[in-house]
Amino acid sequence: MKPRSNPDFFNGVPELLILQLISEGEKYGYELVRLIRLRSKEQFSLGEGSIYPILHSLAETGELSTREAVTEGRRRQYYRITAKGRRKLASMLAQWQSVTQAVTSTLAPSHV
Amino acid sequence: MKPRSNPDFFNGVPELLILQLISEGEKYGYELVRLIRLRSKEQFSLGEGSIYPILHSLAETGELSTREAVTEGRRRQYYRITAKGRRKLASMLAQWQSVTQAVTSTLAPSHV
DNA sequence: TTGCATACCTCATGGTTCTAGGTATGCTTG
DNA sequence: CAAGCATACCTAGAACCATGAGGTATGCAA
Repeated sequence: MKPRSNPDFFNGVPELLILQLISEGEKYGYELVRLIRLRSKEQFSLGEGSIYPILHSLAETGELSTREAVTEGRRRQYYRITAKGRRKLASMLAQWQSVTQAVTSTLAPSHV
Repeated sequence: MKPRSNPDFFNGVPELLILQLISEGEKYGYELVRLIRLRSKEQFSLGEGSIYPILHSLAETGELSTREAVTEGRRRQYYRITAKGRRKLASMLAQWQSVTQAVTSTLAPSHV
């Protein structure tokens, strides 16, 4: 068995976190890698191999727009959220709420 | 894109639900299929193709014990939770709590 | 005897994440 | 100025998981 760097119950969470963070302001990939570690207080650690494919796929489907820029002497791909992306984020947040609530209530049903 | 019968954020949830329900008392597979629909108030619907493989794998790794019985004229495979299974359930519950909490706090960090 | 619900099972598919690699550049320090 | 490290990008392949679709068998009711 191999050690897993992230816990279970993780399906869809990387995409949710990425959309949320970018919705707060333009970000680039490498920045997200560090930001997610920071903001989750080291609970999550998404590597570049997790982040970049998600960014590409969100850009391709129009949830993110992208621009290339050179800042602080560094070539970077900046991502910004689109209207479509905001709709997707809202729907994912709603789903997250609904799933966690349903799991909780299934684990300890009120009618017992 | 194909329609998904269950929402995202579902990784590990089937296993968690199964362990929890069996921890409350011996169950058989087909029973779990209906019970999960009921207990989740139709929010989740796990088919037999999701349930049975999990039961087999939990039995193989010793988290569940199994016995065959004929009840109400029906041949059934009953599953019971073992000590190892209880430990696994406890650890999954802890992980569930920790992940949901970490996601929530990452989405809306307190130090902003 | 036909059909439906119960009850079991497995295989192939598709989607997601991770590991492990790779490239290139800027900055610092000996 | 060379070496090493951090930054910054990228992809391929493996591993894992849940699902749909299919298959078998039996009991019971119409």
